[in-house]
Amino acid sequence: MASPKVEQNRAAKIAAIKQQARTLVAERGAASLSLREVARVMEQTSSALYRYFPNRDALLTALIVDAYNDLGAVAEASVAASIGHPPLDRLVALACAIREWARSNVHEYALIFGTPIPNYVAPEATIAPAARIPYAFAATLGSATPPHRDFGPGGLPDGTLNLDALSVVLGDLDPDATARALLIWSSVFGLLTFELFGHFVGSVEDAETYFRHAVAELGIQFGLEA
Amino acid sequence: MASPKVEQNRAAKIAAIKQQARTLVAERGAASLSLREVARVMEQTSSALYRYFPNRDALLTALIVDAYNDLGAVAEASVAASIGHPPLDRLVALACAIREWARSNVHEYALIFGTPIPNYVAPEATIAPAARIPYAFAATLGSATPPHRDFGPGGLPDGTLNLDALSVVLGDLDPDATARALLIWSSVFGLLTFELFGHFVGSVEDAETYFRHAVAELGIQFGLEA
DNA sequence: GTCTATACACCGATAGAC
DNA sequence: GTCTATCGGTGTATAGAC
Repeated sequence: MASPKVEQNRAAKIAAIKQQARTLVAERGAASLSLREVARVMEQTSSALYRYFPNRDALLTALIVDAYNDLGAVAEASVAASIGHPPLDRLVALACAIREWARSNVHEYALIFGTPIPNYVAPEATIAPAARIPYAFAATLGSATPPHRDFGPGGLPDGTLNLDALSVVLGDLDPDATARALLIWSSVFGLLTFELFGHFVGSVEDAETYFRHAVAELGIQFGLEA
Repeated sequence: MASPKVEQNRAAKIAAIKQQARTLVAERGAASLSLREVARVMEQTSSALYRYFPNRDALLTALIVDAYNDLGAVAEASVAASIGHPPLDRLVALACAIREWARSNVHEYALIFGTPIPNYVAPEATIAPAARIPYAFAATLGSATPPHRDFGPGGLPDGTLNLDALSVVLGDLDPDATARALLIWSSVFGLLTFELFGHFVGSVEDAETYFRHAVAELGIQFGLEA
């Protein structure tokens, strides 16, 4: 039975390790994160860190879960702050909040939405935090009452989406609205990733203005009202 | 002055090295590509390969250029094959062609559209091949005559996009159509990346059906006619 | 809980012999 | 054009002393 004091020190140490690791991920990317380097920066031996994280992947998982929760909190705060506003404004505000977080935390963004890290498999523990972001989109879109339209030509066939699983994450939207929420989230993600990963360099001069208009355009096209 | 024969052997060898490198990228990811490992697989010494690629990044650049050209050729073939078809069908066909290539070449896809590789900067030589894909989208969308509408609330302010640069890549679309082409391409990219990188696991059961409907939905919303 | 020491593997890149 | 040998670094992970 460890004393509360001991537990507290341990938690503080774990937090310090994660913070250093975050800095290193920001400097050199997630793929090359190493316990040794963290230890070096902290002026300790690598073997000492094995007391806190059993291996490199565990440290990576901790960073990933933190990133999802960080972004999830930002998204939820935006949704909460925009209650009562027009649906289109809410969508744009949410997307911009996500964009601001992503721009301030490019490497954390890449950690969770970029190329999967080779030889790393995300454990179950990452699923719930990951769901907070699409849930925020659904909360926003669910507040709107767009005219119901089929999703795509002829509507989406039954079984295309796992509505049981999605209803847990997105709440009780109808199937077409669920399909739309997924599309909008992935479109926002596409815009953001192109911007952050440099595919708009030379083409888009004012990324924020383009982003705001593009997201609004998506919202309008999908029936949200200003 | 090297003889044609010698030049030919050299080209064949370079092709062989790239092929082995591609296999390794597929197995372990681009970040950890190493000349040494390529040499090992080819049962040679690493120093021998330095005769063909001055360093690791040059090999990486060659793979990236090849990937862009590969995908670009697929996109252009789709566009050429759909001449005369309804604009919406052309867009869906193009997106599906890109998706098929991406699913068959996940690691090449990640190489060009995934997280930037740490400590690697893409040289100028990658720009032109990269432009082939957005150009294919523009060619498809340019064949349509959607009713002109402002892009986003109030229209896009002057200077948001670099229209001079984009007109070279996208041809002579009007500014709003250019903004739309960029949005559609980045949305398609977002859908594809979520699918390929595992963010749809558990939610989307039939990824192809969802993709087709989502792309069509985008096309319809943006005024393409079936 | 942290240290030293260690085993074992990997990498980029170059010099100089053949 | 390929080799051997080498320099100078990187990493994971463990055993055992303190």
